[in-house]
Amino acid sequence: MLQVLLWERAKEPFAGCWSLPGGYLAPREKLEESIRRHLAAKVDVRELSHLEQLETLSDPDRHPDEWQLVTAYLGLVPTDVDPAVPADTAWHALETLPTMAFDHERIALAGRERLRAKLSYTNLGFALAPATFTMAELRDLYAAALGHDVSATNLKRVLLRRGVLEPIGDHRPPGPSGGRPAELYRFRTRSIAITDQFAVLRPPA
Amino acid sequence: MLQVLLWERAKEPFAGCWSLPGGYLAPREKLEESIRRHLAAKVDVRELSHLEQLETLSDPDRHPDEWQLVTAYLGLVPTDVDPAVPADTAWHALETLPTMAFDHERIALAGRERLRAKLSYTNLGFALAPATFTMAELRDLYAAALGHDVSATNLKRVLLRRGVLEPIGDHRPPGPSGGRPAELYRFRTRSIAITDQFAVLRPPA
DNA sequence: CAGGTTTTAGACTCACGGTCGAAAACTAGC
DNA sequence: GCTAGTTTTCGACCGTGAGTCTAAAACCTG
Repeated sequence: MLQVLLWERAKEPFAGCWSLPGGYLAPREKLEESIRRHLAAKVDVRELSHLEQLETLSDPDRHPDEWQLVTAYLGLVPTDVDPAVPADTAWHALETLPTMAFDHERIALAGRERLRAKLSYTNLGFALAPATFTMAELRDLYAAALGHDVSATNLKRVLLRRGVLEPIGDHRPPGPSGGRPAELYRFRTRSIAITDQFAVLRPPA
Repeated sequence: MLQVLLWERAKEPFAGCWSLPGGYLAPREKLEESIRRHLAAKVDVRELSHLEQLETLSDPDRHPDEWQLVTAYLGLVPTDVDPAVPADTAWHALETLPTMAFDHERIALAGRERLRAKLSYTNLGFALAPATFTMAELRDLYAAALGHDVSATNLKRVLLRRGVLEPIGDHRPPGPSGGRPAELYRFRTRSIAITDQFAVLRPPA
């Protein structure tokens, strides 16, 4: 299940509504640094497994009081990290978002769409997966992110063929209900890499 | 041949270097409006066939004097428009860019990459093509944008299968060297539409 | 050892696009 | 008007990659 970190606004505007983490840019500060700074001030997130820019919004009506520019980012952490969060902050399932401040719901959904698209043609799964995992775990992770069932057979073949995944050589013993031991895998590289094969109208051989 | 509109800077910094069109954002102005405003002030571009945001850059070192944020956009016009440009402004081939100011060369090349990628999985060709065209013309256009030869046979089959193109029903008489008359086509819609078929790990049937 | 469970592997099929060659439709020159 | 050359169009072939299904493998429990 995909979750997004939100904090509940105490002050107007949008008091009581939920907001994406963020804050103002300091002078001469880079956008990515600002993101990490504001995030670290809120929660104990050692580091994001992936961070990419979504879009800069400039609509003067997106804030009721003042005209402000916002650059939205998509930040990901693996499923196995669960940082401590303050009282006004919580993880929310992306399927059941609460009433959100400003245009933050649109931004959150845009982030999900970006994630879904990039799962198809990049190795972005690394940003959600723990260091090692079984194909069943990865299948569930992809299913949650994509919003539909995923075939473990197909997932394995696709990601192995692309050289995205590699077997660790070890196995995980089955659970109490039995079953064949599951082979353990890892992502070959844990930084973004696109799969070129998707270009249609390829250069001639 | 892909071309980009540049103007030559008269003042420091980067006097004599070439720069992408643009300018400062007015208060309460939307980014897209600002783009169109600054562009209209320079050249007689009635309207862009496509305009999309690339990235917002915040590196404090990208401008020698002051820290400024820049949001880069990709704007496209069809091949058959050739607006009048002032003396300090000219079209430059993307393959032979002159010495450019700031990080504008990186931005221009990023725009080209975005265009190339989207030609593969969207109908973005509409933004470069005239209202009607032959397959040979469209093949040359795609070849120029993609940087490699394109098969007219394949191009036609792919774009027709996706429902991106439709025949106009008319023909263009051959040139002085003869040849079969070419069928005329047009894009079914002249606004961006992605081809969903590219999602790998599709939902089960 | 039998039955249940989970994972893995192989085979089948289909859709899409890259390639090639031939046919169609025209111009120009003899 | 006939032939040669040119450009466009059409059809056929084929390889690849992915979706699907079924069986086999490897484990648990009783």
